[in-house]
Amino acid sequence: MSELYEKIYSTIRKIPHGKVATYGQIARLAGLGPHARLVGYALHALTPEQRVPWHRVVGANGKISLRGEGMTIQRKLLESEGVEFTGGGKIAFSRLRLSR
DNA sequence: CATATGACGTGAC
DNA sequence: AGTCACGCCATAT
Repeated sequence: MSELYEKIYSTIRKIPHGKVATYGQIARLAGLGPHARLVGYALHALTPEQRVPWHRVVGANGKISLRGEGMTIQRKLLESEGVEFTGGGKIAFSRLRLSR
């Protein structure tokens, strides 16, 4: 596993239960600058063995980046942690987002 | 080696 | 509120 992915994964593992962070946030916290896309790619290549709370990572607009089933699964996982969604399928960032 | 493709972000329209 | 274009860059083919 590349250093890059390890760094991204370890950063995501720091997200507290019940909170969420954006891809961009993870990129910055991991010291990757504005390259949010790398975070997305790292998660795409993620395997269950990595034990990473991938569901706590959402888009900057408060929406889930997955389509179809993936979206449903992630949403369920988040709701089970107490994360609320608005009618538009967006996350109520106000107090759930990882602090700056 | 050359293209294409994305679990992104931002800005234009 | 959608859609589109673009920069970005690791992987896939």
